[in-house]
Amino acid sequence: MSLNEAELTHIIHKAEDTCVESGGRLTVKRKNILVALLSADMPQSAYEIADYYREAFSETIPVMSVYRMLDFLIKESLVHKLSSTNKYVACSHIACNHVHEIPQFLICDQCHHVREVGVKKDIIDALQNSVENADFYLNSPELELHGVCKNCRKD
Amino acid sequence: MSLNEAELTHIIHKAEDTCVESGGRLTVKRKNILVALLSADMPQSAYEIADYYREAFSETIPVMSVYRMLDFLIKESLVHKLSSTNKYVACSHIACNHVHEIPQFLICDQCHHVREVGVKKDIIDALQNSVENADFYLNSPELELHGVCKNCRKD
DNA sequence: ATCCATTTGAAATAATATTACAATATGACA
DNA sequence: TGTCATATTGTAATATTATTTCAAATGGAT
Repeated sequence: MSLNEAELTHIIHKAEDTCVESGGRLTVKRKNILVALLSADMPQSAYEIADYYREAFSETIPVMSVYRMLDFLIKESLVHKLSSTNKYVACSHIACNHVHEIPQFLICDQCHHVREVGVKKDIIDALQNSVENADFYLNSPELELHGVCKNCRKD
Repeated sequence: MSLNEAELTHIIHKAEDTCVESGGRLTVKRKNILVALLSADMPQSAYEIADYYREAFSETIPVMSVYRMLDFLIKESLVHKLSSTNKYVACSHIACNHVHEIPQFLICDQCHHVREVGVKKDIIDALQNSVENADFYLNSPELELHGVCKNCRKD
């Protein structure tokens, strides 16, 4: 994500706030997992996170623990799972003050970078509408859209 | 899917047409895989399909082959992969004559049934719009929406 | 009949994820 | 502070999903 030290610290503080509010505990290891994802410039698999963790924090961590910590971070909306690729990303809006929007992920199938944008109200409305007809009660959706990013498009 | 013999045959015929048009070959085994999915009333994993195949057609089939045949059927738009659950479903609109719309899957997280509806034009437009701003070039999207269906809602 | 391309089989293994149970840490509170 | 209950983390085994590689078989075209 190309964050400098100050930005990272700021985000982590916000993350701590989030957890305090919800009554969750952002333990050192959970925080490290979040830092790992924030430091990565790409979605990471649980196993990749475990590898990174070992390197970066000089401490091995069982994959099982990584999965659990990811679950925690996801519940806190600090991390998202991209289910079309089985990879995990830090939420792009941890430090933003506005209310969390429904996320929409633009996944480049060439360079595998991901852009997280907020879903526009139009889309939510249209989805809601479309789903009503089918008597279906939506969970808060996350849209994963595959395509090619501007950079890769050039080639 | 609760299809009777006649409906099934009709769909298979249409599937054959689709393949002829594209120059693909709907071999017996590929057809059987499609029949398996059409006969299931739920999304199936590749391994479940292999199991069903053994039972229904009295012939074991390697999972690798199942994956390959699914890939083929997906390319022909006869089958979709639900990537949020790693399961496969027959396209609900094989026998329809109108042009294939972008599919939108309503996945019930309780009973795991899936409803495939066509994406409304509103949604496509709004998505297109939202994605334009980000200089992103969309592949034909498939939306997977999780929630609770009418039936399960009652409980 | 022979050749080439496509399809399928076989075996091993990789990658992702979960189950079940034990150990440890943390916070509440006597 | 010491004890208890709860939450967190570790460990090991295993399940589930998917891919790699190479070989065999099949199907059409000539």
